Amino acid sequence: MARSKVFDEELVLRNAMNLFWEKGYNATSAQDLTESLAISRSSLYDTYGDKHSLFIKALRLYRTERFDSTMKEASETPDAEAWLRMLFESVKADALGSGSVKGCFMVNTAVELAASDTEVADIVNNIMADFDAAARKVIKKGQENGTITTRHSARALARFVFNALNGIRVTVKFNTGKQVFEDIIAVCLSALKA
Amino acid sequence: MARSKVFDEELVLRNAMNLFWEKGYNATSAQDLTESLAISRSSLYDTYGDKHSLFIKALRLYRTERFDSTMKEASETPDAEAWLRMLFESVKADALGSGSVKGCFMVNTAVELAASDTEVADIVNNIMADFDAAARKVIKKGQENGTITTRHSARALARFVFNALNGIRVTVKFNTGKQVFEDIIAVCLSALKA
DNA sequence: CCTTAACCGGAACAATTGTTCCGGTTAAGG
DNA sequence: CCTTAACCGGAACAATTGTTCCGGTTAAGG
Repeated sequence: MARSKVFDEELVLRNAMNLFWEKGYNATSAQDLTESLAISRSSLYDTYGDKHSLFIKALRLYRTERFDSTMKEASETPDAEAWLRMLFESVKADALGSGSVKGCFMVNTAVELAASDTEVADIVNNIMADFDAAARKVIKKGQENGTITTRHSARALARFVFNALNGIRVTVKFNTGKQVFEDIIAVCLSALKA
Repeated sequence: MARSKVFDEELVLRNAMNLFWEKGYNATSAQDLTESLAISRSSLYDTYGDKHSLFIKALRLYRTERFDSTMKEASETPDAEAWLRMLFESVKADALGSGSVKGCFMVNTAVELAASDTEVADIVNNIMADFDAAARKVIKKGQENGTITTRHSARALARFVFNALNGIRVTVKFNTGKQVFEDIIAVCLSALKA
């Protein structure tokens, strides 16, 4: 038997994810990666393959960490309004989080690469489809409960929510403050209310 | 006197804008530019300066062509609802426009560069501020007219509109169809209605 | 203490990056 | 027909890109 991995493969991947998230794919060089991850070029290529493979792995990790739990909650909670409020609040918290404004890794990636990279496009479209299904289901429950408006179909409302969240993840990039997000969220939530 | 410019300086700039718009700043090489603009490297550097200057000029042109007229209309029209509807429709038309999905040059740029390029950040923030002021003013008129809801302040509604438009310009990047945008817009407009 | 594979730093690569410079050509106005 | 500047293609640049390869070191299990 040989030496076992001395660095935490998933931790390093998470660091790579954060770097790509902050700088984007094209603006992150192999040099940046080795410096920031504190492992050698050789180990990086041995463990994760080339830059593109690493990026794909990072994007998949993002999905797992940031979307899967939210979607699971959507299928478990009976309280659509609370779920929606939580969703907006968590995106807002992300937006105001300490340090630089990174926005959302999925949105950044969709904007930068979806049009030119089919592998990325597939992942990103997959996230959208799953989110849409989850949101639609919980909204339908809310409409049956009488807490969510029935002026629009659950389908339309789910798309509206997806769109508004995408918006916030872009609006973050502008020079705004906390109050801006609170205004936006208040209007969105009242549009969804029964 | 010497030879006069043989290419149309503004036309070439518009081509550059379209290329940056489609591919982003980092993914567009000097090579790409000379090929696509059909002028020589020398002429390009002579006329527009370096890549970054060219990009800034392109971004300014985008502002002039795509935002200034809309904002002017906002200050002239008394019909807030029509203005808002027109706004959403034009973004939708852009989204479904022939060819590749380019989204919005300003949003793409904000996502790719605003965090790391202060010159870009300034321009982009300036557009936002002007748009916000214009939207707020026309919405206030609409509230006085009784066509726009007064459940929220004009400030909050203007921010909501800005955010929803940003959302659409990202949602475009996903694999969606016309119906998706119509759903989103319907919910947005009904949230604004008195 | 072997064997083995994880790990490292550094050299080396071919390709591409953004930019400058040069010498020659073109067409406008005098 | 001059003079002048716009314009061109191509050479040349230093730097950076992503990636591979090498030889040496480390630490785990047998």
